[in-house]
Amino acid sequence: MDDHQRCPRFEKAMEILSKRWTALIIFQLLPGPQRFARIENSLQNLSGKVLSDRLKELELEGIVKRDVYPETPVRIEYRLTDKGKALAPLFDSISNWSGEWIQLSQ
Amino acid sequence: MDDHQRCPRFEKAMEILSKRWTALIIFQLLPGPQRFARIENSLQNLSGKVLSDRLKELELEGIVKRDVYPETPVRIEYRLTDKGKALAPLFDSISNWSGEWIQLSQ
DNA sequence: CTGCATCCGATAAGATACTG
DNA sequence: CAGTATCTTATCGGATGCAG
Repeated sequence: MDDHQRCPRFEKAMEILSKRWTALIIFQLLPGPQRFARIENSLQNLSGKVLSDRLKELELEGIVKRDVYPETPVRIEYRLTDKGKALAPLFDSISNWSGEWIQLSQ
Repeated sequence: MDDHQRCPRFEKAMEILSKRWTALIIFQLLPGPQRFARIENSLQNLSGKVLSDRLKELELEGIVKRDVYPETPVRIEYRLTDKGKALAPLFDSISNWSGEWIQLSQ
């Protein structure tokens, strides 16, 4: 039995996804583009500051795209890129696992 | 288009898995039981304290089991429970995604 | 030597108030 | 509405040390 090979890609992925709130934000965006306030309201205990930080990080990683619609008032929407949408199977995996193994009695 | 329903199981799962190092530790244990020092050595920059913390958390969650073999010197091994092993598909998903989308040029 | 406790500085998160 | 600035609080993680 050997160690798992150190895989930098895998570790990078974990580094991105394992930041607090990041995965939940992506999950929330899966159904489609959403505005800042909506994401904020959908995630209990997530402050505007942290959401702002995370969205910026995700934009840098190319997982989220920020669309500005110059209406009045201006409308800004966040949506997943293809790279972001490609994470859907991962969330299915987590969903399946949590459905089978997580008890809420605690 | 609706918000994703708030799913406490999913959020609990994310809370567990998204702690720094946790997923990498589980990944490292997938091939089989391992001792403390081996896990520590396999994960660059992971300190003994943090590993100890994480293993205790994972034990509480029923994801990892700690086996004590009363030899001299004592031998302690950590292994995944069925609940832990059930996470394997999740790591496949991350692996696939990172293989396809993560660039290391940065 | 291995596994873990304690201490403490660094970092991140949260509350609140404010701006374009 | 979509953030930012500032401050306080909580959490993390690295160094060290000690017990079995």
